[in-house]
Amino acid sequence: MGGSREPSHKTGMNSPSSFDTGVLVRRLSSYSPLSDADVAALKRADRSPVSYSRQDDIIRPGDAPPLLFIESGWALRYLPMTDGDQQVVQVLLPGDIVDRAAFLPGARTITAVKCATDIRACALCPRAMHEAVSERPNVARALWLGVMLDENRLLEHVARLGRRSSAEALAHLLLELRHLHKRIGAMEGETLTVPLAQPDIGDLLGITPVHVSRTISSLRHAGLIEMDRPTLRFLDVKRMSLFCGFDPAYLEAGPGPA
Amino acid sequence: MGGSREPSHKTGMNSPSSFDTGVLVRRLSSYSPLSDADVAALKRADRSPVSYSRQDDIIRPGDAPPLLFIESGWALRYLPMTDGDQQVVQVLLPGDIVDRAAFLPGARTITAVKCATDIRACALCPRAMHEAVSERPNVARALWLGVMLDENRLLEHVARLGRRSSAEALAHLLLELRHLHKRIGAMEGETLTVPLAQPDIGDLLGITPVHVSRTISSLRHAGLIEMDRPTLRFLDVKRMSLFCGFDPAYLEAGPGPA
DNA sequence: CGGAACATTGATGGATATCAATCTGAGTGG
DNA sequence: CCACTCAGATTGATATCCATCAATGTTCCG
Repeated sequence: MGGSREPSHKTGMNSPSSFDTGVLVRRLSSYSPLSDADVAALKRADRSPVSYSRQDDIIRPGDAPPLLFIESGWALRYLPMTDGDQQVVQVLLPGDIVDRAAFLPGARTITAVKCATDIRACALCPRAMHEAVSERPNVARALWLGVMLDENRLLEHVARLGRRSSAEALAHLLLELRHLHKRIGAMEGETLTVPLAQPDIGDLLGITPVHVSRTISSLRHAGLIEMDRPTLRFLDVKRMSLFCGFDPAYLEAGPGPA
Repeated sequence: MGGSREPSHKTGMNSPSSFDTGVLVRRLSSYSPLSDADVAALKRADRSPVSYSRQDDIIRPGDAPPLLFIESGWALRYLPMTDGDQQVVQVLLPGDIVDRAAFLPGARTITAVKCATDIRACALCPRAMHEAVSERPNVARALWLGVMLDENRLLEHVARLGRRSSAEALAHLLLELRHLHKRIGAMEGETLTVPLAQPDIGDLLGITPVHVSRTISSLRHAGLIEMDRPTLRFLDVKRMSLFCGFDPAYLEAGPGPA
């Protein structure tokens, strides 16, 4: 209730701006190759970074959201329900844009975003971004591809909630997180750091915290994972993928081979 | 399995192009006011309409989807699951774009779209649309607002599946459809034509056809609706909205009042 | 050292799936 | 025009999954 809304402290960051946009540029160029001029246009949108603490709300429903992307840490985008429950709709990872409604001047968001860890985020100048989009086709294409990939993740999330058991849904979610981190070299072997608490996972999968515990336990007993917060280790990715019908195609950027 | 994939017959439509884009132009200008020049730019993208029959697949996973919007009829966008089940992720109504992945040259879709009714769809020239987007800010804004509103609908769909009982989820879905049709004057009083079969609704809500029947029955007994396919009548919108926590804010285009 | 959020486990209840039977209406071919 | 077939709709009986209630243990933080 009495949640803190303000950034805990503005970091008087002395790290050069080139590092601050690094995460976003890396992400976008993984979607579409960017020229030096493209990168320069993005840099022009760069603003000073802001820090948030675990459990802070970055935005709330009804806000005109700021144009922010995550630099480091995990955040959860969710819909608060009238009965106090929450339904998480997106896990925000470094490089993710907090809420794209920020691209529309005057638009309001219907979601809230809270920090699952301490967060460093980076603001972007809307005007400079609009310039970059309209004058730099590569940037526009990369951003649009990002929209499509996020939509794909959301669609698979719908399928998890609607058509999978809790064990399948959890396995599928974890494999998605694994795939995303593998791609950017953010895993040590088959070990991944997942800072989510079990109630967070419950809000993601639409189940109770108690049942999250039982579901993790069942995957553990099936020999698929080891999980000791915050460390997650995959023991048999192939069998796990088969178990829940995970196919990473929906996370891939490029046009198909055909 | 031997589903028909091809349009049943190309309509050698003699209706003027001005009518064919009517649905899309009306939709977009409800998002952002369009000047005559904006409308003219959209007309330049217009192609000949295509008809599909009920149960036809318009696209399938892995396709490079065509740039199409629905002119008349209802279609369902869904993810086919490995076990043969389907999870519907979007109800496509007149004015909806079938799959926005079509805006990205070479992109593949992960969804399928099948016709719930006979459909008239209208193709758009990608090049002309890109021109319209890059040269006409009103068009770009309207299209982007459409993206945001569709995302909002998808987010609420996630919340329906994750955090609502089947009766609440069904009530919420029906109220969403009611709201969308009210706005465009497509209802007679509180009566709406819903061409979906109960198995379709099951694929939407992630429940079995048998349970759809029981759920409809419970809303009927609660005095909330009458439903006799394809006719749906709302008996007590206020109580129904309260029952399922429906708030149409997520369907509204404009910036909030504040 | 005390408290609060998190995690685990057991017992029980409720919601939805599954299996099965029947009924209706619409399209189809004779 | 009628018989047939099939998809859809309804209802009942039973099984499964997950929620709820409750107790306990644990970790972390003030």
